[in-house]
Amino acid sequence: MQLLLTGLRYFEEVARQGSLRKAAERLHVAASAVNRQILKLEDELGVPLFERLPRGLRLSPAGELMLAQIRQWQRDERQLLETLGDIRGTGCAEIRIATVESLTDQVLPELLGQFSERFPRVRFALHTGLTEEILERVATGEADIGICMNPPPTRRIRFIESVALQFGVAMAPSHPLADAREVRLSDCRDYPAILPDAGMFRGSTLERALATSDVELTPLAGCNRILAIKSLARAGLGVAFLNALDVARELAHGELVFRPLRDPRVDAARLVLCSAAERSLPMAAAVLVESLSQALRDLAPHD
Amino acid sequence: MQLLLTGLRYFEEVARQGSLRKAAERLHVAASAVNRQILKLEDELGVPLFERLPRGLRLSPAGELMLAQIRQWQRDERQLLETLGDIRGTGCAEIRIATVESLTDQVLPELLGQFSERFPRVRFALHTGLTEEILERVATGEADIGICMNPPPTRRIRFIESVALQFGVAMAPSHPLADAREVRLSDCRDYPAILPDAGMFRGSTLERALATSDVELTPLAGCNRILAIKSLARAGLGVAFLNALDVARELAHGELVFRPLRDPRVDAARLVLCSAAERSLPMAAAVLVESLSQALRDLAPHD
DNA sequence: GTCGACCGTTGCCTTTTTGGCAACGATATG
DNA sequence: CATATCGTTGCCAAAAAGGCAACGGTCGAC
Repeated sequence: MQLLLTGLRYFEEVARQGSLRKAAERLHVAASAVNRQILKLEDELGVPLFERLPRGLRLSPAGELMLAQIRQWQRDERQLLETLGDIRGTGCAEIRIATVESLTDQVLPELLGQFSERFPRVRFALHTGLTEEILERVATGEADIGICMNPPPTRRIRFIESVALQFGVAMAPSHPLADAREVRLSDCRDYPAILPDAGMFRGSTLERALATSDVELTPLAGCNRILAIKSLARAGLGVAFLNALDVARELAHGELVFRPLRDPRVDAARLVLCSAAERSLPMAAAVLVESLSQALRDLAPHD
Repeated sequence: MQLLLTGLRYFEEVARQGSLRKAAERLHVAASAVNRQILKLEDELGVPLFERLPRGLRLSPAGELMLAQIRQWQRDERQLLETLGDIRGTGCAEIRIATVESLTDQVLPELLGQFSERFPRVRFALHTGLTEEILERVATGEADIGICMNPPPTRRIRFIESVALQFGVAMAPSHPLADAREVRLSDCRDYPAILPDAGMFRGSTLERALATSDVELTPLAGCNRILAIKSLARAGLGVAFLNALDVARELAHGELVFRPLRDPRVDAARLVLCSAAERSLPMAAAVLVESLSQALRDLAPHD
C-alpha cells in the first residue's frame, strides 16, 4: 500500500542514504529511475532539493523542508493504515451512540462490555441527551445508533425496536408510600415531588396527565439529571417520578423502592432504538444493534 | 504540481460531490478513470470507502477517516509549496547566523535591515555564543554563517574574511584614565577591572598577556555578557577590557570612552567570518556573506 | 602520474499504469 | 413505461515509470 507519490518515497531514501545508487539498491530499482524521480521533483518544484557533491547528494535547505514534511506524511500514513486495518472486518473503528441517560447506568455498560469481548478494537462514543438531540444526531450522522423516548415519527430515522417502560414513582424504603403495591397520582399529593425537567418526558402521556390533572403536586425540585433525582429520593426528600429502568441498580441494592403509577391517562413511555434511515450501518454497529434489540426486548414484552 | 497520489485527489473530489460523474467532470477526466482509482484504493486498503446508493456514493466510516487525512495532507501541501516558492530565487527561507555578541548590537541589525529590503521573505535565526560553539554550529550545519573570534584552524570551516580588532579599555568619561590617549596594562593596576569570562577571549593574545604579566589586576567582576560589562563600566565601577566594536554605540552617545591598550604582547583580536567548508551557501546567504565581508573590511584595514 | 571505484546523468527500449469511449445493468422519477 | 442518472466493465490508446548500457566527472590508492 502506498498513498504518497513514489517520487517522495524515493526522495526520502536518497536523503537518508546520501547517494542515488545506495538508495536505488535499497528500493530495488535502477539508479536511473530514482534519479529521474528526483529530477522531476526538482523541476516541478522549481527548487533544487539536493546539492550535488562529487561523492553523492546532500540536502539543500528546500530539501530539508521537504524531507521533514515527507517524514510527517509517512507517520500519518502508518497511523491511518493501522486504523483502517482495525476497521477491516468490523466496518468501523468507533460506534457512536446517542442515548437517554437511563440506559447509561446499567444496561449499556453491561452490553458494551460483552460486545467489547467480541470486537476488542472497536471503541465507543457515548452521548447522552434528550429525545430531540438524539434524533438530530442520528439524522445528521453524528451518531450511528440512537436510543430515545417517545420519538415523533420521521422518515429520516429508522425505528428498529421499541419497548414499553412503565412510569412510576421511586422513594426511600422508609417512605409512607413504600408499602403500597401501586400508587395513584392523588396519593402523591401530600408528599414533595421530585420531577425531571420538562424536556425529559416531552411527548409522554405523563406530561399531559400532570398538566390536566386536578391533583396539585408539590414539586420539591426539578432536575436535568436522573442521578440527582435518585439521590434526592434516596435521601428521603420526596417521591421521584421516573421509570423502572432508571432505578434498576438502586432497587437491587434496596436503596429505593419503585411503585408503578396507576392512572388512566398515563401510558407506558416508549423507549425506542433507532438509526439513520438512508445510511447503512457498519458491520460492527449492526451487530451491536442486534444485541441492543435483544436487551430491550428482555426489558418488557415488546409490541 | 501534485505531491499526493492522483487517486487521493480523485477521492477527495468524489467525497465532496457525492457522485463519480460530477467529480469526473470537475476533474476533467472520464468517470471510468475516477471510478477505477476509487476501486483500486478500496481494493488495496481492503476497506470500502463509500457505500453505493442508487443516486451516488456516500462516505463509509473508513472513508470519513480517509477524507480527514487527505484534507490535512492537502493543507500541508499548500503550505509546503508556498514556502518552497519563497525559497525559489533566494535559495533558502531562513539564514541562520551564529555570531559573537559584539556584532548583534549595531553592525548586524543594520546589515540585516538593508538585506531585508532586498529579500523581504528571507527570515533570520540569530544565535550568539562563544567561538567554540559558533564553529561547532557552522560545522554541523546548524548555522549557515558564523562570525567568531580567533578561530583555531580547521579544514571543516572555510574562513571568508578576517579583521583585526584592537583591544582596549572602556570606562566612564569621568574616569581618571579617560584623559590618556592610550593605556598600558600597568596603568590599570590601580583601578578595579571588569573582565569578560575566561572563554570569551580564549585564543587571544590578551589572555596570555594577562596570565604572564607581572601586573596584578584587581578584578571587580567577571561577566559572560558584554552588555553587563558595559553597564558596570558606564556606572563608573572600573575599567572594562574589550574591543572597540563592543562599545561603538556607547562611544557615539558619549556614555563611555575607549582607549586602545598598548602592550607588546597583545595583538589585535581577529574577528572572522566563516561558513562550512564543504557545504555550498544558498544564494541569499551568499549575498549576505558578501555584505558582511564588506562591512567587516570597513571596520578596519583587513589583512 | 595512472588506474580503478564510485558518483550522477542520459538515450533507447520495454513494461506498467492511467485515461478515454462506448456499452451494460440497476434504480429512481415523470 | 419511458427516461434520466447512477456505478461499472471491456477494449484500446496514451502516458508514465523502469531497466540497461554508456558517458563524463571526481577521488583515492598504487
